[in-house]
Amino acid sequence: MSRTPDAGWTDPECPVARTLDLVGDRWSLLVVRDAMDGARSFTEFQRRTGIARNILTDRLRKLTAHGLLAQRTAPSGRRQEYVLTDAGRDLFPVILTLRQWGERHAFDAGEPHSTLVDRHGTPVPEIAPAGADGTALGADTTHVRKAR
Amino acid sequence: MSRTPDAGWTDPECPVARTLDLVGDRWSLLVVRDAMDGARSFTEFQRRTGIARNILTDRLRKLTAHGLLAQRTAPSGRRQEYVLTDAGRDLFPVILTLRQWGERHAFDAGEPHSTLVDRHGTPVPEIAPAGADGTALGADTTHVRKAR
DNA sequence: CGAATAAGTAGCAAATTGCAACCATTTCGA
DNA sequence: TCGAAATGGTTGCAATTTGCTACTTATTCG
Repeated sequence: MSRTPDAGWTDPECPVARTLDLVGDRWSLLVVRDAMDGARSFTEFQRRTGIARNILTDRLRKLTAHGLLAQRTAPSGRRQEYVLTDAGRDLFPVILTLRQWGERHAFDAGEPHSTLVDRHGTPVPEIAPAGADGTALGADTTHVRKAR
Repeated sequence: MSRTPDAGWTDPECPVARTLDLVGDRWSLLVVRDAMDGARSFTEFQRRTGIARNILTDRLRKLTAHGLLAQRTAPSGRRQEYVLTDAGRDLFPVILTLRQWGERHAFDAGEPHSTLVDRHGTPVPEIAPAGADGTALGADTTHVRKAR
């Protein structure tokens, strides 16, 4: 890859940029998405994403190296499998907001798409950023304060 | 780019994949981040991101073509400027969750980073996905239901 | 046992990215 | 008002990254 985390971030003091240095390529977040939805094996990730096999090898290695995935022995015997770490699972809000934006802006009205549902089959409500006092927050009501 | 939206999505019925088809490259979300923090001109985007100029040209065109940015005449006279559309501004929750993940996982303890604050200078609270009944939701308590 | 499956590797071509130089307008300062 | 700097790109080329198509080495299944 072109980004070389741990050796030089794109924009060292911006958390958005650091996150994108780790997962901001075309495939990593889709691998994480599939891991969240139950994929564990190389073949399963390949089948779900359609990614090239050598690139998948590379992405699984990088995600593992960066602590988002861990390789462990499968409970049923001797096979290896990839599972999300706590940090990887913590990308849930990112995947969710990407999904919700897509639902709102990347589909024509009436066009069908998959849905994220909870255990009862109820769709997950939309994320609405809010301040401590409950008021809605957006790009126009917030700004970045530089690191001290 | 390799993804060709409107002609063939990576994974047509997944909203996450469609969103990444539009902004899932190394630079688009950083351009959006800077637009949210006040950048309007070509030069300003270039200075803030450090992106190569020809690539920036390409990204601004694509974001505009996809309806995330619009080019309009600057209020003060005759210059052109790039501004976020409603769809672009609606990426706020995505940028915010990327930021919060980075703050939690991409910095060593005590390492300084920029912060997102509201108009009073108060840091924006963390996003915590929850069901309609208020219970916290995560990757393990949700799943994707295929499009009907 | 023999075939299919899993998990990669290797080689090469195509696409993407980045760098540096160049160019046409605007805008600014003396 | 004239020259210089800034703005907003474009172009050409080199370096990276990606994707495709084999090929390989275990396992596992029937």
